[in-house]
Amino acid sequence: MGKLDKESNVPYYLQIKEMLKKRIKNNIYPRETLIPSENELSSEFEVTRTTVRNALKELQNEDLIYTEKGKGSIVKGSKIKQSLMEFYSFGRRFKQNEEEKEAYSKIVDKKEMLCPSDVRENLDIRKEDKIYEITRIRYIEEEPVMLEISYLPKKLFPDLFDYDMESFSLYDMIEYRYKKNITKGREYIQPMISGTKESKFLNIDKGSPVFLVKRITHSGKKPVEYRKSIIRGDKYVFYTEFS
Amino acid sequence: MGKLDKESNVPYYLQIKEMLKKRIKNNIYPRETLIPSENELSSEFEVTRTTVRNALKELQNEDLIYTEKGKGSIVKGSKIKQSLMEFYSFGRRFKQNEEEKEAYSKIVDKKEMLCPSDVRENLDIRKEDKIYEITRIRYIEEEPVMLEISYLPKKLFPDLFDYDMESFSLYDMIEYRYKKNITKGREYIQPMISGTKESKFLNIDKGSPVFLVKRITHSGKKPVEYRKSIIRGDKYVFYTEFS
DNA sequence: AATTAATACTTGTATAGACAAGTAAACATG
DNA sequence: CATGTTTACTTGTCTATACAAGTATTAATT
Repeated sequence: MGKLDKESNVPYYLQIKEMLKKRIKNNIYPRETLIPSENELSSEFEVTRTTVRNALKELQNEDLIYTEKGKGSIVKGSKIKQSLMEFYSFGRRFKQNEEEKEAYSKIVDKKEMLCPSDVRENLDIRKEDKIYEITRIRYIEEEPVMLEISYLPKKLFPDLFDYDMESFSLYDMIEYRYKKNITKGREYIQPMISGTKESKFLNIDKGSPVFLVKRITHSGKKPVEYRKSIIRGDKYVFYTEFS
Repeated sequence: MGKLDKESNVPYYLQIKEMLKKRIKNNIYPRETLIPSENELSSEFEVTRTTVRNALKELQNEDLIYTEKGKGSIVKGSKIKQSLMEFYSFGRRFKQNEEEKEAYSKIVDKKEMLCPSDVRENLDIRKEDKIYEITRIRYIEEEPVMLEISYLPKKLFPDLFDYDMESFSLYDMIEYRYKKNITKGREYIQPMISGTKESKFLNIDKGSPVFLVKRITHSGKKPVEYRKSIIRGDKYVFYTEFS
């Protein structure tokens, strides 16, 4: 295992923090499991428990672990993925109604194709490379509210269509089937006027105001998904509160 | 001064945290000034420095203070107000360009009037009460990008128009002139299609996609401002990143 | 066998003390 | 007067120790 650099002027607790972070990233401490106790860690690194606690506190603040008194410290699931997965969310700022509304999605189209230029730009691939295009509609209480078009490089996800796309989330597949950690997500939100295609899918008048959300998801430095979502402006509202 | 309750089962450091919080709120420790040193605080509360540091750490995490090595702990300005004030911000998620772009605003209209029903609802006032309506345009690099209409209850802000509205921010006036702390802000963001009025002010074609942002600002339990902002969709984009 | 009590873990809170390193003001020195 | 230098005060890091309180397992009791 890694050891502390006693000569370094980086404080011990920060060194420990970084090491633990790596272990979490490398699944040495898998999520939802206990990491070694504070006493075990202080033996391993040969520092006091206080110093270990300092490191753990940092990890708590970064939302990587949480602790339960009497039990121990538990690794949290990837926060990025969680945010990305939250249904009609884009970063938990979507107006979530009081009760959980019944929500599901349906795939209306999936195909393999060459890359349109805007997609190519965002996925950072070559002209001749193929991509998958997956079109989904998300419903809430039987009403269509969101049209999602995802683009993924074929090279990174061979045989994607062999999997059951409707029962498994795309991000779950990326992580578990293809063993790629999702490390970053970026979203751009714009207002748009719905065209013929969107209006038909979403069952709204042509020319209605909608949100256009562009999302790029990264695994390390590589972009793995580019997604365009069109969301009905009459049904949902972004919401933020500060206090 | 307040003293620790040694019998309470609330830990000392949390008690201290709450007391310091109150002092900050009551301007006993004004913003941008040093609070007493850790040693002074540990004398005052008769606990060790470690315990005081624990309390201060909490306040740091809540973004109420920051510390500088060798100097001390400094009270931060109100974070809510900061977020609300940030130019074309709505919660710091607006796409801020690399360099600071030249930005300014101009008042195009201000009047006293009776309350339209949607405003009345949000400001929680009676039918016969009057309000101020202030219309501003925000420019960036000489281009209009945002049309802002603010509504404030006349009752709470008598003689508002006596003040120079263009050189002082509304939130500054609320805080300093009228001595009301801003405690909460809420924002709703929707897509919209620009009408004749907005298009003229923003110098865009009628029927262009724009954002409509509704903001309600509270002081305690009272709403003090209701604001509608219309923002050009061709110029700005909401941006979020998770990692 | 089921329930209760003891126990050995865990994290949470707190004390007491030490030295490092950054800041700023008081103090000397040229 | 200006320029370093000391000194005192600040936060940052770390050790060592102690007891409280929650959790889960083990042992004892009924």
